[in-house]
Amino acid sequence: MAEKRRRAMRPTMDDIARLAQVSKPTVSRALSGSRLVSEDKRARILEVAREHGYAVNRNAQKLRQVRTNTVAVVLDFHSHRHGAIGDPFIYELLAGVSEALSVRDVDLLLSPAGLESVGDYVDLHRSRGADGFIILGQGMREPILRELARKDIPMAVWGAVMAESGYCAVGSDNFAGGRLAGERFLQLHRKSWVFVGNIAHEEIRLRYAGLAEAARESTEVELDLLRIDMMAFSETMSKAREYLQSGKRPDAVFAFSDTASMAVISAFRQERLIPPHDYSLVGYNNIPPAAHFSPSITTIEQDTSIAGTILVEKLMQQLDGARPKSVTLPTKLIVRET
Amino acid sequence: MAEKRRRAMRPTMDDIARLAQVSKPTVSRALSGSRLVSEDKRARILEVAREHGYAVNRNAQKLRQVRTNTVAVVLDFHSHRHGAIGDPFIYELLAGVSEALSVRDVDLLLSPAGLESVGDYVDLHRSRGADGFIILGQGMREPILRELARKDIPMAVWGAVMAESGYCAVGSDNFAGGRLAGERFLQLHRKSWVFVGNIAHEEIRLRYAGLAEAARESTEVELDLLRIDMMAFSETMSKAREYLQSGKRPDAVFAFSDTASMAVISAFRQERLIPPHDYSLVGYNNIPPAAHFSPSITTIEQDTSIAGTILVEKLMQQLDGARPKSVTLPTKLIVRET
DNA sequence: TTCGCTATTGAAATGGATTTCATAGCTTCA
DNA sequence: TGAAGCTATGAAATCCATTTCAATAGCGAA
Repeated sequence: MAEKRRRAMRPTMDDIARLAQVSKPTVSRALSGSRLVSEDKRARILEVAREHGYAVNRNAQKLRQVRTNTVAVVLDFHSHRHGAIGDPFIYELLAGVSEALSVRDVDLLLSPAGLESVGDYVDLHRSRGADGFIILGQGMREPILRELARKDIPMAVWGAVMAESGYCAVGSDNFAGGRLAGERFLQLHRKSWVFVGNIAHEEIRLRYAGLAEAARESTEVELDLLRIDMMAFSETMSKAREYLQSGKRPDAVFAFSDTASMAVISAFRQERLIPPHDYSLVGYNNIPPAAHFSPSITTIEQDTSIAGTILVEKLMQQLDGARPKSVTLPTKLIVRET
Repeated sequence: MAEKRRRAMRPTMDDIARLAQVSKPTVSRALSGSRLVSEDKRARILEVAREHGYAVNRNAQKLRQVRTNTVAVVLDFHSHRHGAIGDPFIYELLAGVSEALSVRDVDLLLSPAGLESVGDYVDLHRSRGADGFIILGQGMREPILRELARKDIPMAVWGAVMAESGYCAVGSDNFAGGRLAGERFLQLHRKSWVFVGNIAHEEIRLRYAGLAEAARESTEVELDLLRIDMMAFSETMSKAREYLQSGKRPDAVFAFSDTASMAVISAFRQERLIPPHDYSLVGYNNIPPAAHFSPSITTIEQDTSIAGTILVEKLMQQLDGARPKSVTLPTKLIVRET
């Protein structure tokens, strides 16, 4: 009876040990690649394990070990609820992180259910569901993030680098990105600029600030701010339309994202204004569709593969007890004139 | 010493039991919402737990319980390696699945590292890293999927529904989708049709078959197949360009995805052919940018939110021991004529 | 007053690995 | 030849919660 039940069950490490005629610790060592096992035994153990389709129980393993080898990745999946745009960029970033975690053989727990308050994050960490967090986009979560940092929860955040934030942030050099856009407008002798974006977000505020600095280099340049609150495509589009209807005729537009750029193009097209002829346009992120949109979109690149790698690296350093500094990644202007 | 060490450690259920002056099982019951605990005790236990920042160790929990409450979601993140396009649609689908899993409070393990062979899937399941799989896109994995089905690994697959596959598939009615496109072309009196896509993929083959059926309804219609092997944007674009250069002048194009539609638009534009005037174009998926592209793209909708819900539902039924049937979701033509 | 039933409760068994610590068997060096 | 130092190995402790099963208490019915 007990025999029968056991036969139906998956083999445990004890079973493998018995079958290979060694002790359980030896099996454990053999499987984890410890040097403390003689080659002949290791070979025999591996063979027996394979033969019986044995796989280490990850939960028992995680229970015993200090690390769970799992990282929770948080992103605003359901942000349309809040009217934000489901920007492809964030997915590219997710792919970058996923790839980087794969390399280290760490599991990726995606945006677990109901991670809203500080307590939710702390609980997930305490309950050993994840060793740490990678958070894609600060959004309006900044206060939560700061508090988590104070509680020493290991995390790496994609977003603006702020000196006082207390946590490790990784992000592109938004200010420099803004300047690049501005410098391009200066080169093209554009005089009437407008920035499109919600500067309540620090990342976006910095892009605006960089643009503004460039604007001040010429006395002839006028810079407008077309502030949008939500980041939905439709809202951006209607705000842009209103802007034109109020009589404005900018000759240079810098939008906070490529997706927003598409909204601007659509709105401006209704007034027969088409870039790059009628106005210069610069977006941000260099998402794949930006190259294929018509007209194609000049933009500031953010390398999501590098970003993912660095986010993971920084988090791992924290798990090893370090206090890594934030990182600002270089930006690059991708010019497209179709 | 032991005292000191314990103080530094996270509290365990034993600690909470001692502090609340009850036994461990009672704490367990109180926390899991069992009715077998008197109200006053439950309240006291919850209070003590909160006060001491106690969180149940998920790994111990998963070890003991039969279910891990974790689902592995597999998608071709790094498909650019294989030259495939990182289509936003798959991300929308991921969001749909994520949302549906959240509702059930199940964790989402994203495309764990190196899940390539049948053995990798089986091991992950055996090692109790996930209760089952949700696989987004059959891609070229069909043989693996069939073998997994034979081994009774719980899974739900987004893709084409095939009678003999042996696993539970959920997908849109690709044949009907193809017909919808064809019917539209018939209505518009288009005579020279072309389908763009890799019909080695069953989903795409069905779309082509649906279109072909519609084509046979008029003797005047000619249907071409522009077969592409990889799904990269650039390849689609160059194949489309070559097609035109060979002297063809189709007046109706049905592309396997919205992203491919964009590639077609870009290629055809070089010959000054622009839809809907010079030719009719229908895409597939209705990804958000399709509405905003210029010209905007008429397409066949797939509802990713419903898709996610059903995929999760089907997987859960399998975990409960059922053998759910595959599901074909209705399709809908979204007409956009800008 | 006693029997039977229900609502609570807790002791002990259980899930499956990793790690510590002790030991046996061999070398190596003086 | 004896002390010291390795290497390989296993027994037992440990990680932490859930579940089974037995026991108790409280209450109404007879």
